[in-house]
Amino acid sequence: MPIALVDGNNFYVSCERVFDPSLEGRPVIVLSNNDGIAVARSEEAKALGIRMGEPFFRIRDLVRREGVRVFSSNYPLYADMSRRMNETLARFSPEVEVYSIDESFVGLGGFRRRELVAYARDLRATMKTWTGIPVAVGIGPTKTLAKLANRCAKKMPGFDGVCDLTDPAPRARILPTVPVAAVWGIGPAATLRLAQLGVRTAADLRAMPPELARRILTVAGARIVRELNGDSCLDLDLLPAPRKGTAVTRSFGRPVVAWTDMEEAVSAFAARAGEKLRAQGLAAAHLAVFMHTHRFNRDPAYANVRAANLVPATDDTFALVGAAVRAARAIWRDGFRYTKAGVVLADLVPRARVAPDLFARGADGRAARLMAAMDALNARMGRNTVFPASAGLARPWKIRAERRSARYTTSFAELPCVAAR
DNA sequence: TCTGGGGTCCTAGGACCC
DNA sequence: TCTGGGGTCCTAGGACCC
Repeated sequence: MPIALVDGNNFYVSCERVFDPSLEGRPVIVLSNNDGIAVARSEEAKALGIRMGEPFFRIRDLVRREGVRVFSSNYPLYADMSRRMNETLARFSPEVEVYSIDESFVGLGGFRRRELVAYARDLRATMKTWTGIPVAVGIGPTKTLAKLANRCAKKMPGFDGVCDLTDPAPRARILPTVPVAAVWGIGPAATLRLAQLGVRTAADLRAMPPELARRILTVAGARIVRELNGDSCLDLDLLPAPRKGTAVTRSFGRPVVAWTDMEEAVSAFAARAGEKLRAQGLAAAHLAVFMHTHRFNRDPAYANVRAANLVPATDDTFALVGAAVRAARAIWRDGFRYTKAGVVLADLVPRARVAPDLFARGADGRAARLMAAMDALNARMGRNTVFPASAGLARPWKIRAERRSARYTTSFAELPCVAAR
């Protein structure tokens, strides 16, 4: 069955452009949390030489000189635009696998080959009209080839956003022009090892004996070789698999030096982690807290992590906050400038399968009702309408986000205004 | 002189993805 | 001065079992 990969072009930038047409045709970048690095660039910004992951402070001058428009990340907006994209895709196929915030695989069984490209063009145009997001569509007999086709649709002139590699003939033409590092699943380490064997292009990799691929790149590599040959090894996952772990980690807006600030931060992270658990109907049996000082400067360095078992497994914010603060207290050392900390939950199990503990907090169901009430208030009135007091009000450690656009689609207070005269 | 074979489970670390 | 956050999978090696 042919598989399409539909991918939003420069997704975060495209989301910003939907609500501010003056950004069209201009260099635009979106920054990571804490305004640290560039995580999305418009084509114009790429042309200026701004790289993926480039630290913002290093391109300040360039940004000013060239009039680059800069945005902090606005995840509520991007997540909602992503949801709209997938709703649109659902009109085109019953088989959609949401792969990431800006990419989905789409099953295209039942089409004749010559219909595929026309259908993909229709999908692309509809997506632009309905959501405002420009997408590229890559089609292939396997996920790996669909990914590769998607890259060609975006990068190579002449495709105009749709590339079909279902037939062997265009594959034979295109694979030799694709560097092996651009193949899905081939990272920097594999690229290096392959280069030593003279394997430089996707075509070279495709021609590799499976046994050799297995030895050099382990089972994942052997699978990639088969997929490049049109032999499908990766099925569409139509139902998202349950999470195995979840984490809330942040760099601080400025270094934390006081325990009370760290306690607030860790409480807030644990509370957020609890919300994520409950949203997915999960409970955690294992929790870890880490904190560390700056990685790049010469401040005295300290890093540590402390784990704890949660018995019974829980999704209760106050149980999580308590365990997280205890773990943090155990590794806290005075006299350091902490720049990052996080709460990591693992061993997630379905909430409904946790055996109740007669003596645990909330055995009478009151804690669960409290959580439900908190979640309902925060959903209706906005995040952090209610939160544990230990998470604090001042939050001096909060991330920087100085250039955030409005949450146009998820907050009534921030709806875009339109005037006609 | 000669010192087995086959499992499972857990964890840490590496690699990769967006 | 200023360098993100959140995931998954695989392997090797140790501990333990019979």
